[in-house]
Amino acid sequence: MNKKEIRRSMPILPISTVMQLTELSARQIRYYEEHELISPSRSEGNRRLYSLNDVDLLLEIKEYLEQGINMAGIKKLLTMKTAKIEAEKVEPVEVNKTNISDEQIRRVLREEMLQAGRFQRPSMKQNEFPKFYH
DNA sequence: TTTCTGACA
DNA sequence: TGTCAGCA
Repeated sequence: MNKKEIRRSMPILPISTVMQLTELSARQIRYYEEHELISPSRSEGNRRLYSLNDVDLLLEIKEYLEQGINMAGIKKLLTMKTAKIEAEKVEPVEVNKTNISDEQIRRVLREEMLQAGRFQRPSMKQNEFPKFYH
């Protein structure tokens, strides 16, 4: 892990800062943690400490959520992405596995988005779902 | 003062 | 998800 990565994964931000950076409520941030979408470390006083990576992760989660993808779907996507990253650490960005993994991620993302459409369509017409198709 | 966990008129 | 309670 290089210095840049270390800085990004350093647990230093209190939840109040993360709330401002992501525009998510503390309730939501903790809820996503319960579902293992993020894993902030803790301070001596049991206070959650987030890294810049956690913030980016939350922003990504937020986007998926806005598109109607559920926790399970998001977790699936996030797990695949980290798996892809881990794979690249071992087998440097050559060709095979990496590209295939990328295809799989897009495939899952497409499936999740279709599923999201099915579930949220009813309430969507009242809440302007069309904006997501732009 | 801020954050934490648990719970729901 | 919001919000309140009771702690640390």
